[in-house]
Amino acid sequence: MSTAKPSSMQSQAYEFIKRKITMCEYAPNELLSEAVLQSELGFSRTPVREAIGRLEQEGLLKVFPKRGIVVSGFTISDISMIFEVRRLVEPYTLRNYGNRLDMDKIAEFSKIFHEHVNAEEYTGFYELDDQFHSTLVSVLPNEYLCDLYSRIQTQIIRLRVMSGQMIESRLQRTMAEHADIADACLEHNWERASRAMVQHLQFSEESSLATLLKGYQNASII
Amino acid sequence: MSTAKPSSMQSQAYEFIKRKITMCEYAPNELLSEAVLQSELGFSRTPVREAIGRLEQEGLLKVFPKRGIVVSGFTISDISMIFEVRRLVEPYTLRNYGNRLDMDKIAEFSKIFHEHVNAEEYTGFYELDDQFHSTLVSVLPNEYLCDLYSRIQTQIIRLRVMSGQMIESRLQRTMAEHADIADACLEHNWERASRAMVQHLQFSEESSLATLLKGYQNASII
DNA sequence: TGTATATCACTTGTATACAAGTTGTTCTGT
DNA sequence: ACAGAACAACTTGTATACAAGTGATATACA
Repeated sequence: MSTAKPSSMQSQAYEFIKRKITMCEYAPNELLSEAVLQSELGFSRTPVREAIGRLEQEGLLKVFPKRGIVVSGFTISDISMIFEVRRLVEPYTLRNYGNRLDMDKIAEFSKIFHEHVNAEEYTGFYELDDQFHSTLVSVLPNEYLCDLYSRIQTQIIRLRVMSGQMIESRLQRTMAEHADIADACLEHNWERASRAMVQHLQFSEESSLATLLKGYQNASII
Repeated sequence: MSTAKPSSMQSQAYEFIKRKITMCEYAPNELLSEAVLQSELGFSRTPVREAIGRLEQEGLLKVFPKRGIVVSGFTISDISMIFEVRRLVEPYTLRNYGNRLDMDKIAEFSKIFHEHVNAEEYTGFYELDDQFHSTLVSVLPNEYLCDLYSRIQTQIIRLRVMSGQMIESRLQRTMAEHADIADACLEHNWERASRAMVQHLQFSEESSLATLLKGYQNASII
């Protein structure tokens, strides 16, 4: 997925800043400036500016002419938009392109999910979650939808990092729902897989929303 | 939809180049360079380069480092990707947000469509087509999907301009299908509207593909 | 004639100088 | 103490100079 020209300073700057935003090291609504980013990277303005331009277009930065740059914030409406896209794209992928999935990989996922449906904790749970959904969507042979989904993926990570640690009940339920989806895939029952995915995303959205609201107590998230 | 800061030279350059690409004045696969674009605009490199960067990210240009810039071409696979997105987004919009539609506007559209189901010609047909679909999608309250659709819209126009004039049979059939969709909306029968849209897009894709293949006789479209 | 090499015209990548807008502060006058 | 203007420190926008890669062409040589 990633283009193989990390050599240019522009690309380096882009990856660097994007990573910092994704990991909330540049927090939502944080005020930045070209100067800050330049000094962190040691590059001159040109490549940094071009990276900023790309990130602005992706919606991760907002440039206010002659005023400054801010990291895009999150609102409740953002969350529902993100999950709306997921509910649209992920079940669609399963229903229409599920047969392209690497069943060995899905079987491995299934094994892990079943082994941890009653687990109290699982280090690297989020990475597992990401990898599972990414694996499913990766069979989508549509550049436009893949671009869209990768934008969404960045936001998902940001959202998660913001909202901090998860609640245990979510771990078990997510494992169970993932297992359900994976098993439906193994049966080549794409209809069932798709429905299970819709339900999983529904729960996931509610959980995200609740966690975020609890953590931030209505502050600046509205 | 369009941001209201056309003042900056960067934005002007972006709009200018994008328009030329959309209207195929810069044809698919045409070789460009920063120098060409600079001299056409009279601006210096910086704003033009930033515009180029944005257009590259949108997929309308491809920059080959130290070699040049080419206008993105069209392949058959592009067409199917474009219509896949449309089949995903447009029916979804009707089914879920149809009730937000301005029914007066839809009624006007319906009137026009019915009046021309047997017409031999209709000047401004394409604009009408665009406006109808745009009107429907405009009620979608999701920034990500709107961005995606606007990318698609650019491609739709490019595709049409490339393939030149349409065949008459398409005019009448399209009018009829549009009328069907509009009428379903007027009845608030979103399920029917959605199904009619799927069918319309199916036909539209086949027609686009046929027209394009006929016009270009398999040249560089593969 | 054929082949390897040097060169040159062209491309984009990067650094930097300068222009111009915005905001907060400071100073002045009442 | 307060109001208002001048100013200073910041911001991004634009222009331009220079670096460096690429490919075609010409040239030297066998």
